[in-house]
Amino acid sequence: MKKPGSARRQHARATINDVAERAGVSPMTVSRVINGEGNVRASTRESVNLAIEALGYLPNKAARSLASASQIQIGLIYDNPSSSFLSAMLLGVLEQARQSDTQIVVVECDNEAQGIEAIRNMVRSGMDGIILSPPLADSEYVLQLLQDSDILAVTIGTQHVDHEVLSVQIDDYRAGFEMTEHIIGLGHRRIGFIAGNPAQQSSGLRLAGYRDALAQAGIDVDERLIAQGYFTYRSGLDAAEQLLALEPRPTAIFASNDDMAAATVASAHRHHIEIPEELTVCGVDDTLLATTIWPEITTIRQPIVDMSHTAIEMLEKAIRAKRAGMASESTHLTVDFRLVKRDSDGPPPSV
Amino acid sequence: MKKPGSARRQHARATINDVAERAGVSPMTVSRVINGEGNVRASTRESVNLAIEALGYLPNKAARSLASASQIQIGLIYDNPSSSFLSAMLLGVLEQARQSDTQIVVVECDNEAQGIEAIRNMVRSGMDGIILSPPLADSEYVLQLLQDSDILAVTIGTQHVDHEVLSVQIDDYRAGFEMTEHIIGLGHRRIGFIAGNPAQQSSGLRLAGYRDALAQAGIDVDERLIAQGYFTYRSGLDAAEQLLALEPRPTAIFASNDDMAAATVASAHRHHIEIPEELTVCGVDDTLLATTIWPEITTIRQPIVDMSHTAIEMLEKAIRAKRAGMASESTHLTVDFRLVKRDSDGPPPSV
DNA sequence: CTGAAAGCGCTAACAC
DNA sequence: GTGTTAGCGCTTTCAG
Repeated sequence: MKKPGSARRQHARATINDVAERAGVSPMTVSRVINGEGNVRASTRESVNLAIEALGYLPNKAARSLASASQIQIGLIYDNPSSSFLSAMLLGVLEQARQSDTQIVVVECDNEAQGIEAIRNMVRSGMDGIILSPPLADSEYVLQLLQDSDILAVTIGTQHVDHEVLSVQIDDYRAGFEMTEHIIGLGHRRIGFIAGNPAQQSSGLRLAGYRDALAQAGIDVDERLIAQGYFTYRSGLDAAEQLLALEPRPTAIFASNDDMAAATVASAHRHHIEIPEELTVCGVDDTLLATTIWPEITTIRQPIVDMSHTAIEMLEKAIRAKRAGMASESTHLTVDFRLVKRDSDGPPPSV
Repeated sequence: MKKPGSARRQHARATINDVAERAGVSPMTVSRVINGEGNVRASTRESVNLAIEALGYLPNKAARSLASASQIQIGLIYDNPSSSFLSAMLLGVLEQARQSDTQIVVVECDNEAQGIEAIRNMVRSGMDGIILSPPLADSEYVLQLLQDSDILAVTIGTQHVDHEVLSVQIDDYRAGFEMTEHIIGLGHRRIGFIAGNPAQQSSGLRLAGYRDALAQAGIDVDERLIAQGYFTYRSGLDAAEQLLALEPRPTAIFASNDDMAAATVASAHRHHIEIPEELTVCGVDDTLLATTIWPEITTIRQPIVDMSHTAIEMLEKAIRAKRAGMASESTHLTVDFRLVKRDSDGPPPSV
């Protein structure tokens, strides 16, 4: 009831030859058209396009990458599997990878040891490049391993100028600085700060930005206003409690990320402190949480999806350069962030 | 400085021929070994493996799928881009897709109209199958379109027995029922319920489960205890306020998802209501939020990653069956959920 | 501007 | 058990 070989319209997807035949040209010309090469007469191009349309032709990816030997394989290693950072990153990476002919292999790991193991595996299995997200990408050891392994790699959202590993990140120092400036501009003087995990470079940079903005405004830094957190909601809760117990209480709290800002909001609510009337709360990242909770949090937006696009592009470029035998310089790209004003900040309560 | 053809170890990744040569066998035998086909003598297999090891050989995916014509293309359409549901789903889908030789094309859409457009595009472009997530997958129109389009599709986390579209989901009715039972078991009688978006089937089912569990326990359903939400944090906040204003106040609130449960926690905190001492709060989904906030929420865990694996597997199977000319029956797989007990529930305050 | 020939790396199908 | 012969669908030469 359906002889094989009779290959009717059944499942024999149109090939480049079918298109060529229908358009009365050679397959090569069709190839030129679909690849947008300029040197095809307009009329030829048009008839080819017509044929493509009519046949619903779609190039076969596998054939394409096989013939052009263009395929790139990139490994994506992440821990911190729950964060919405990951979700955005994944999306960005996949979108970009789809366009270029790049295969992404995603591997999860629970800790640095596993991450290192994963990297080793990827190197051994001939992956062309590796892309790393924050917690792992902050490890000196990992960075060094990557560099020594003679594999191309890129990190997203992490600072490290002293390694050859590529990177895309925002300027965390400026993020800390500008947010603090923003809060000062609102009229605040007693501004609490919740620092992030000291193992991540960005933590120190954001804190430095906070300090310098304060200094620039001629405000002395009160060390009691700086609480240690670890980028988790839970740690933010403790830090916020500590800050809110201070006498006099800070009129604003700048948390190094949204999770901790959200925790600060929760903590404030628990103490019946109104936001933003009695307390301004700001974060960094613009993750899901920032707009999930109420009031929505004023924060710094890292364009993670775009950063991921860029990261893949950089890596692809470097890989192609390497394949062509050219040395590519290591790049550290800093992308712009944006302060997103929402509902959790305002002037300090009039004393 | 690098003649083509001299193809030293430069970047000419070892091919199956290199391996064959080194092992002193034919490429075909190597192929058999790497595909784990049984009919190879152990000694032969071993020498091939040795050669593979030595050369660091890795099969070329593109060549493989081209030769075996096995490649499957599946489109993944989602809206609701922020939810952690998406992240889990993406992970699951990708993991599974990587193993089988399946290409995933991810497309975002902001609303149903765009989703429909996306489906049309995918059908036209010869995608083998489509995978859909909740908000879109709940649309009758979309389901019908899929069915009419003669394309295989699967939905995750959505109920619809009356269409030929495949589906993987938990039993939302039982989820509602069991959670309510759990809360009743704790000793509660006045149990508030926050319903989800009425456009999603799961909302009604969870509510029905709630009603029936109550009925079974001989508790009359007080309609004022049922508040309308829309699965968003914001809507949960309003619903919770409404419920907490009731006299007498419910001793427990069961929200149809974690976002609304989290909102309920926030709302309770605002009113200085201790959780779980004065109020039990439970959710459904076990998303990121459930364990991010404090106290961590007792909830129903949907194994989204596994469900995604399964969904892809089902789709692949159906696609292969279709290619082989066999009709595959439409399957609606219901997977087990688990009630995850955490810190947001407890016995009612002693009156 | 267009075409012909050759082959990317692998696996079906068949032989032996 | 193993090798041979084709050819997947496309792009790369290199000719015209």
